[in-house]
Amino acid sequence: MMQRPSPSISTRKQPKQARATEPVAAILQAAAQVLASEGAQRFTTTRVAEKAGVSVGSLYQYFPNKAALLFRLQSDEWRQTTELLCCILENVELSPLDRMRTLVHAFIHSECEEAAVRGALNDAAPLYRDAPEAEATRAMAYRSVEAFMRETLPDAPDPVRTLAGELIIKTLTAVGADFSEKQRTAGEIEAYSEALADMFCAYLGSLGHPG
Amino acid sequence: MMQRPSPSISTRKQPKQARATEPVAAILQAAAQVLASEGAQRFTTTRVAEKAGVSVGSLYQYFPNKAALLFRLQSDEWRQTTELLCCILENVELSPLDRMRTLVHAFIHSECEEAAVRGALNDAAPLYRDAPEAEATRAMAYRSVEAFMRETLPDAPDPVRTLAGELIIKTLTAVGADFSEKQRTAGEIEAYSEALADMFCAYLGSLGHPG
DNA sequence: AAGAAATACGAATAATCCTTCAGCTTTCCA
DNA sequence: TGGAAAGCTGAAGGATTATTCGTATTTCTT
Repeated sequence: MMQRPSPSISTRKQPKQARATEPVAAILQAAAQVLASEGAQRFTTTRVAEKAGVSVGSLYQYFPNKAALLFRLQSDEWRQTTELLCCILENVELSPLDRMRTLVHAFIHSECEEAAVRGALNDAAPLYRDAPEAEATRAMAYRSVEAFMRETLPDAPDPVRTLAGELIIKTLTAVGADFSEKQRTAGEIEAYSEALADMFCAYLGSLGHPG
Repeated sequence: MMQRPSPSISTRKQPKQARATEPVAAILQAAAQVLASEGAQRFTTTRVAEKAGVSVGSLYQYFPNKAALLFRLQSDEWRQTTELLCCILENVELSPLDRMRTLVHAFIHSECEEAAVRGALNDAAPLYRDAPEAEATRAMAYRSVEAFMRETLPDAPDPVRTLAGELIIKTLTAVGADFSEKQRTAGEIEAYSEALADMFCAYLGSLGHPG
């Protein structure tokens, strides 16, 4: 009812010779640069190939279409972010609420670091969002939060806990996405992160001590 | 560094004959339909004109470009939503926290009602987001929340209150936008709204009773 | 009723973009 | 060393789109 047919997005071919790994890296790097400097609108396979120093044909040898290239960028960012968050959530040195604070700050900070790329990637989301592979990528983060929530809210009923976890992730990513749309000062970033952390902590607190 | 030059978006010309108000309404309605049924990607001036039963030329007589048409749709939605929210926030029959709960439910519900249009409108946001007129439209909602926050948190210092208000709006709109991306069941909508309201209330409570 | 103004039309223009493919070069392996 | 496989190239095809403008039609004014 709404979106174009999800493009087949799986990577076209694995490099079989050593010389082929170099262009693929160059393409990814160039793609990020083009995205950041030109925006999603002018993100073009030709432009990416040009900046990468390869021909369009070569680009299409490793990525079946533009959506696949975008998806790969997004996927890499996700993996990287997820790893960061998992490390924080599993750090037993800190109390659960302190971990949450740290997580919020780290996430927002990371989102703002490469605001240009992330913002453009969000703008281009309609092109790759509906790919079947996207779902699996998203599921990873949820599992690590699941464990954290179980530890933080041991007494809460399962559905409540799950819902709270999903809400926190959704809020974090949605607000983070909004943040990467505009350039922010360091002060703004700090203040919003703190407020967001306050909000999550208050929420978790209210779930832990009902009444 | 990132987006195309903001297109001049002001409406091209006010209708001066009665017959001209009809096509403009038809165009807006058709635009919403095309957006909902075809998605942002295939939202085309030609397609809109066709569905509206007018020629492309006529469309361009009332909207200087595609972005202006999208911006108008978005602007209308915003005005409508803002009015709804203001009514709720100013209802003195309810306690502040109850108003907040009502507001969250109403907003999410409204966002999901026309999920197809809103989702596509969000996807097309890069086309009109940077228009200078967009800022003014956004500012309206902030003022009415300002008053509510002053009433709800009379003792909080000004910067804290302002930040909290902005965070709540940002969270609400960002999560709402995320919600209009996928089709949801009534149960999901209800559950998430309730959880979101819980979170906001816990946050406001924590600010009201420091410590 | 006649001229002026407003409105409507839609083919044509000028870009832009994604993707393919036929031919060429480099690397691998027996 | 010679043939096969892998990789590289970039011009060309095929499609889509935003927007204009010369012309035709309708409405308003006097």
